[in-house]
Parts: sequence; C-alpha cells; structure tokens
Amino acid sequence: MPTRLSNYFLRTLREDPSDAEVTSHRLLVRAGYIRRQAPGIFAWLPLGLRVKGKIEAVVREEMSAAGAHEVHFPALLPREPYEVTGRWEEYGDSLFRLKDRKGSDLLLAPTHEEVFTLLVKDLCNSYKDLPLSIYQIQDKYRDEARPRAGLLRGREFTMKDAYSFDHTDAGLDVSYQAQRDAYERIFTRLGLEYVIVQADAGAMGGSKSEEFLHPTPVGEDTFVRSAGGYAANVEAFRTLAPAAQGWDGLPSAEVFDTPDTPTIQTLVNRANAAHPRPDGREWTAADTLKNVVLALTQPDGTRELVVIGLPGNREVDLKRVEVAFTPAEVEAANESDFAAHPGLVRGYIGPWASAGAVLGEASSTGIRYLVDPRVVGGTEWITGANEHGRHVFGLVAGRDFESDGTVEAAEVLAGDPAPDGSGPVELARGMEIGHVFQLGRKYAEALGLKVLDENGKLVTVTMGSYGIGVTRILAIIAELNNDEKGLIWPAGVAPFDVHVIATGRDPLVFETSELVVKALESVGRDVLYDDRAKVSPGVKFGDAELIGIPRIVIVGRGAVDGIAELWDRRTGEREQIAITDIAERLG
RNA sequence: CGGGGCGUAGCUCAGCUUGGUAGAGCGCUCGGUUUGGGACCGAGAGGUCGCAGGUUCGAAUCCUGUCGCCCCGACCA
Repeated sequence: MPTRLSNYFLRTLREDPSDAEVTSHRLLVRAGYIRRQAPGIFAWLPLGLRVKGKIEAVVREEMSAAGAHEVHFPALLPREPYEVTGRWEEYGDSLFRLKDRKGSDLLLAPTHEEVFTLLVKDLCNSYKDLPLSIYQIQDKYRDEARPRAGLLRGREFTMKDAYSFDHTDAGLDVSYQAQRDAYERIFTRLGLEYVIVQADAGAMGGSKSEEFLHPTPVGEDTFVRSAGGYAANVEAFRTLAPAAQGWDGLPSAEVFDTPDTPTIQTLVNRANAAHPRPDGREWTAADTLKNVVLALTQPDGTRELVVIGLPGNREVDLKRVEVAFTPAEVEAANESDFAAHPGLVRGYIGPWASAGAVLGEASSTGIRYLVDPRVVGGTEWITGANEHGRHVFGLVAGRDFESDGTVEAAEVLAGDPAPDGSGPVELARGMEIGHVFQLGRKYAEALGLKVLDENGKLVTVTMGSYGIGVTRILAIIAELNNDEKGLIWPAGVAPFDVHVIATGRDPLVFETSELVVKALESVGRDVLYDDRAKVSPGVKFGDAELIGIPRIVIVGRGAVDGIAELWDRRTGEREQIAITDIAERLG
C-alpha cells in the first residue's frame, strides 16, 4: 500500500521556524521530519523516522558484515557500575542523574561500556567465547552545556555503540580493525566525506583512539593534517619539541624596568624600543614566556592552582588543557585564588625572582609549574620578574629555572611540524561522526571481566568501543543535500523511493496515478502518493521540493495521452515519459 | 558560567517609544467558485499578550522580579 498524503501525519510549514538557524534544523522542521520538544531534544515524525531507519539499516548491514551481534540495553541504568568505574563522578554535569522513589540513584546512560562489560561477564567465561563484538542502536543522554544546531548537538541522540571483547592484545587489534573498516564502508555508502584522525581517549579511557571527522567549516572539532599523511584532532596533537641544548656562553639573565607592559604585545614593543637584541633581529612574541594561572578542580572537589608557561605567541587551548588534566575541570584562576597566593604578581608572573624560584612544587609558592614542550633546556626567554613593572631578559631554561614537567596546553598553529616528521600541518574544522577506541582492560579490570585462556589461567579481557552518531549523521546528510527549495535526499536514505503527484481534478488523473503507484510498488518501490484532491499543483510541487524525495512522478494533463513527467529533484530536469514505462525506468 | 536577542492565535510576525481593553498574513472549519507553481469570494473558530508582583481610574505597552527559548562566547592575570 502506498502512503497517501491525504491522510499522512505530516504538516509542512510555509515559513522557517524562528528557533532554527542551521540549515538542517530549519529544513527538517519545516518539511515535517522532526519537532523540537525541549532544547536538544526532538520528537520524530513519520518522515523523519523513515530516514533514521534507512541510516540505521545501513549501519546494521555493515555491523552484521563485521560479525557484530545486535542487542539492546535500557537507557535508564543503576548507578553502581558507573560508580565502580568512577564515571558516575567523572562525567560531571553532563550526566543525567535521577532517583527512584526509594531514593536509589539512577542515570540516563551517556554510553554503555559498563553494562556491556557486565553482560559479557555474566555470559562468557572462556577464551572460546571470544572474540565477541556486540552492538546496539539506542538513544543516549548527555546534559550538554549548550545543545545547539538542532540534531547536530542534542541532549538525546541516537547512537550505534559497539563493544569488542578479546583475550589478547592482538585480538583487540583485529576487532578494532574490523570495526574501523566497517565505519569506512558505512560512511562511504552514506556519501559522507571523512577524515580519520588520531584522537584523545578523553573520559572513555584507554590507549588508542581514532575519530572519523566529516570536514566542514561548521564543525566543532579542529584537526590538523600534514601533506605527509598525519592527521589528528588538535586535542591529541603532540608537539614536536626541539632538542635541548647547552647554555655555555649565554649571557646571564638581566632584569629591566618594563612599565605599562601588561600584555605580550606591549612587552614586545617595549623590548624592541628599550632593549634591542644584539644580533639585530627584532624581539617577537615567541621570545617571551607567558605564564598562565589555571585552577583545577578534581572530581572530589579539591581545587589546585597550576601555572603553565608557554611561548607568548600562543594562546592556551582550553580543550587541550582539559585533555591534559582530565578528569579535573579547568578554569582561569579567579580573584580569590590570587588573593590566596600573594607571591603571584599579576601581569608579571615568571618562574624566577631575584629572591629565588617562584613557580614549581619546590619553589616559594609551591604551585605546580608545567611548561610547553618547546621550553627545553638552553632556550632563552623574556618573562615576568614577579615584580610589578619589571621583566627578566635572557632567562635560560634549565639554568635559571626548572619546571615540574611539560604539558600540551598551547594552541596548535598552522605550519607547526607534525610529530611524525611528515611536514608542517594545516588546520581544518570537522564534525565528529564516528569514534573508535581501544579501551584496553580499564573496564574489564574495574568490573572483574576475566576468562580462562588456553592454559587454564584467568586473564582479564581487553575491550574496544565504537560509536556512530546516527542522528547527527542524519543532520549532516541534510546539511549537505538541499537547495533553497528544500531537502534533496540521496536515494539510499530518502524516506521514500518515489513521490507521485496527481495534479488537477480530472478523475482520469487520479485513476492513472493509482495505476502508476501500483506499478511502482510491484517493482519494489516505496511510494509517497500525493492524492490530495483540493490542493493546487503549486502547493504539491512546493511540498515535494521541501520533502526532498529525489525522484518525483507528476501525473496530470498528459494522462489522457498516457504520458507523465519524471522530475529529478536534484537536477530539476523534467522528462516526458510513457506511463507504461515508469515502473521499468524506476524499478 | 558570561554577553546579546527574543517570549503576543497552530506558524511567521506587527502593536510597546507616546498606557485606553487584541491585530495581520499563512494555517484551520463551513459554503461556493477554482486546479501545471504556494488560487478566490463569503462566513467562522482560535490568544489568561511567558509568569508573578508593582505603578495607574485603566497595563501587551511603564517599573521590579522571575521563568523559558535562540544565538555567540568560554583561556592568555
């Protein structure tokens, strides 16, 4: 049976909804695919559900081809497993927590590592049960700080999450590769361009992780790539540090008055004007050492200050810092932090003062001091002298000051060398559409998932976790496939195969349309049939363009001669065709 | 969490500056005329103007508070 528009649950909007700015959001609401329920939470209407189903079907086929079995977990889960792995706390404000009537803690799962691990623990005890890959397509919940852009970043979203279980590291490599290959096939089938980048494992934990990013200027992730093939999320980028050098022959450090130089730029200007370099080169921001005070809040609530020293031409990249200090929350130090540490002279902070070291766990302040990897032994810096209006010049790392270690906190700039020596990197934006992790034994250890190996010894299982954002993918496809009139779905994910429009009011047209619909269904096409009697052709054409089914058949004034029109939504081309040929043509 | 914008009919919005008791277009219902690019005529239904308090004879409009939504930002002391 065809779906008849005369009684389909669909209402298209003539105007853009006022709360939607992003194209995909605007068109999906206008064309009647989704409705907003709350910020970042959407209801799915019949059309939207169909597209979602098409995407899920592609994912299922490829998961099955990769040997993974489908299961389904509840979204509502007890606290205990997440307590055991520490994620009840680590997930912070992003976790939806709730209580039942007895006061027991529950959560809406943001991802399901714990319960998959426990399920396998329940059912598997031998290496013969492995390798095992299981997955589900299920709604996830994350209380995002700022949901935005419709489906692109929601608080409830559909995700395919797969988990692999092996008893050897080599086995994990194989399982990981199988999922990775499946992802490549899925994104290729869906027509989504992607870049595979090295990623940070973040709250998930584990060792190796790669992200599938869809390159787009509106993406939320910044990644780098080199001509030589290196690609990484900036969060995972590792700075190529220069070799340390000796400091024999370097002049000793000297303190100068540098009034009114609260910023790096004013400092550089002052340095060039008052203390030009002997070699004639100009001072630049890269010659200065900027010391940024951050406050870390650990999950248990303890607050600690840390100072980061980095070249003055670079900003601190907050996302990179958060990765470096995870699971602690990172923010700029506030007034009370400074009040508690009078040893820090704001605007003129540096690791050294005439009275001795100021920064570092062994210094007068005792504040942990971490530096950018470029701050290696023998490098010379202009930096604050811990006196108001004074800076120290020629301060040499290793000779005049020490750090408590290095940290990847500085922003990555275009032209920075890739860590694998494959050349300078360029920066680009992307949207995460898939993520594969080698979790290793973190979850299995925490939850006690062990099996007997070939030698009868208990071994801890090693795991992988693999996610695809189904609803996000849907939004990206919509984002990529539209024009000023509406959506234009790729054939593989369109809600229907063919949209048949009957125009006019001649009964012959409707009778003919019924025949066309039947013929199309007989060759296996899903048909959306616009059989509305009192709706003018312009409205029907407009709705067809908005809804975006790629192939449209118009039955109208040519019906009397056995002719219909084939309308290609994407190209806009219309072609006369004998009604008797339609089924074969679109079959 | 900070900044900006916005809450008036199902949707998109006007009205607010200058207070006087609710508007338009689209959509919806009924009747009629229309039917290849968002038709027309006539008759209707539909709103505690986000919420609370205040000022006032009188508040959608002015004041205070509050809630919600959208967008941008989140660091360089």
